[in-house]
Amino acid sequence: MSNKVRVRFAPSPTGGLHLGGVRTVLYNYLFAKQHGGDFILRIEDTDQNRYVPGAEEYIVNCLQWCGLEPDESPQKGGPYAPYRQSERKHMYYEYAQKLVDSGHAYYAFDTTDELEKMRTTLQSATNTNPQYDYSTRMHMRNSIALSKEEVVELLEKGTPYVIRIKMPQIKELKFTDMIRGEISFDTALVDDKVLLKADGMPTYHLAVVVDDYLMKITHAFRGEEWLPSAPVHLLLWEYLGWKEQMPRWAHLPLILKPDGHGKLSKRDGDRLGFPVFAMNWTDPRTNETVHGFRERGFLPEAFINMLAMLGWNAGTEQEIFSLDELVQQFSIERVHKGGAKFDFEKAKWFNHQYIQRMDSAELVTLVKPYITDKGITTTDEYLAQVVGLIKDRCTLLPDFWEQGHFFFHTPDSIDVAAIKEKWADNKAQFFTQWIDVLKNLSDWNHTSIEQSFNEQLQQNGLKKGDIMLPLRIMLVGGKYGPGVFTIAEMIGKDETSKRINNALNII
RNA sequence: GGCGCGUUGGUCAAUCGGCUAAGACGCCUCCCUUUCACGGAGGAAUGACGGGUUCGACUCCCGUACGUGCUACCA
Repeated sequence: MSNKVRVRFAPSPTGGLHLGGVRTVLYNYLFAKQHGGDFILRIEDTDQNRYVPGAEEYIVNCLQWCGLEPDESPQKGGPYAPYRQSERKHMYYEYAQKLVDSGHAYYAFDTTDELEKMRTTLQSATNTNPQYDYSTRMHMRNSIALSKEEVVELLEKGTPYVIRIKMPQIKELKFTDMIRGEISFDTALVDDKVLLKADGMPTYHLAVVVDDYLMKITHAFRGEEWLPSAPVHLLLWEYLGWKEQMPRWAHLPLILKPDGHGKLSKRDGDRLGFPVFAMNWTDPRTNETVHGFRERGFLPEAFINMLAMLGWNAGTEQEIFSLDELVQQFSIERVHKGGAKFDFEKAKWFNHQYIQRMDSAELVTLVKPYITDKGITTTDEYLAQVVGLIKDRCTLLPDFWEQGHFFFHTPDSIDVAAIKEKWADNKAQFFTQWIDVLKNLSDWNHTSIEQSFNEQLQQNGLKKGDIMLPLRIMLVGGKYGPGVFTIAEMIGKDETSKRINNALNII
């Protein structure tokens, strides 16, 4: 099976894994699995200056949390190892050299200062960004502009150089994007991109083509921001003589900021109060933390489902999809072309849906840490009951504590003001008397408790509506929670009496 | 500035020339609930603009506008 589908996610290990990155992974994964193909994780660490320790491990952990595990990766290995470009460094020079030999690339000896100078002197109102291209390359220090002797001399002296692609002046390039259809470029407007840096490392442009070729990648999905450099890659596939093996491309739409405009960035999260990364990421250099969906209390399945729907839909009314269903139904052709503004409210809605549908035992294990973190000890059975009672009103995992803490401990404070608003002596009397009655209540369940409550009400000549709310606040602390008599049943007779007493003392 | 890509309600979006333009989130109203939610029933809200093509254009074409991306020895 030489035409087996092979896709790759190729992040650079420079920081946390962004929402959009996860979506790119997801679409890669879905496509691969749908075609019985392989999903490869390749680390693009060709920029040594931007290397951040821990970033690669973090990415691997994110994929694991999301349930999108690669078939081949630096950790797992595979037939095309190594999967880190820094470890493949020695492979790239040969191809760069081949391009120089065939006249499609050249040595450039320009220093940073010289490049800077060229740009500033040529800069004008009509040309804000002068490029290193056909119009300027003859004025620079490179193996095209210089004589053969000069080049040899520079090379022999060990002058640092880069290898740049020689973009043809007049050539229209076309390719068919799986999402956008035919796209064309004029090569005269593309600059002579650096292929091999002075440190011997390839740039993304060379590395992506060489590795996609060597790793037999059949389909390449990446963010829309890569579209403008597609002509460079197209030409490289052609110049290297691999045109027939070039993967089919799909450029995914961007995920935009919910307010204003532009790509969603990690800074937007804190600003607007939602996570942007899959998991918490702390930059080891700045100690700055960017928050993740996992820590915010999202279920990975919901997170994935939400991302799948951000830019793709099945064309039906179905919105909730398991990973398997996504694998079955996903199609790259149905991916939307335009960027999508991220909507955190909708993201929360997905999580709520998943919490409601989740198996009780599974939910208990997920919720438990949030309870034990508060110093509470409980049993799975009790927790399961609580979870069953409150999950309707829980959207994110931490909500279980917010909505159900009173099942586990006496509330630290109660909404006294809400009780006092309509408080009266006869109400205090009611509660004092009712506690006494409760002492002798033999059968402690919500029905018997409510019955006794009703009877006491009659004796005191009070209306149920006048007492229900105070009772709730005494037991719960505020105006929320499931049925108040069920709560009384759950926390037990002693605790119920105790909470009523406590409340009476502070009113 | 140049080039690429995009443009259906506030947001995600269906529609592949027949539209009285789905659905979801959010919002509003009502019902249910002697709390808060869940749930149920309603409601407000959409084709950027201008030209073509066509019996017919949200759908095709061309302009314009707007948005967005790129324009590094970063990916």
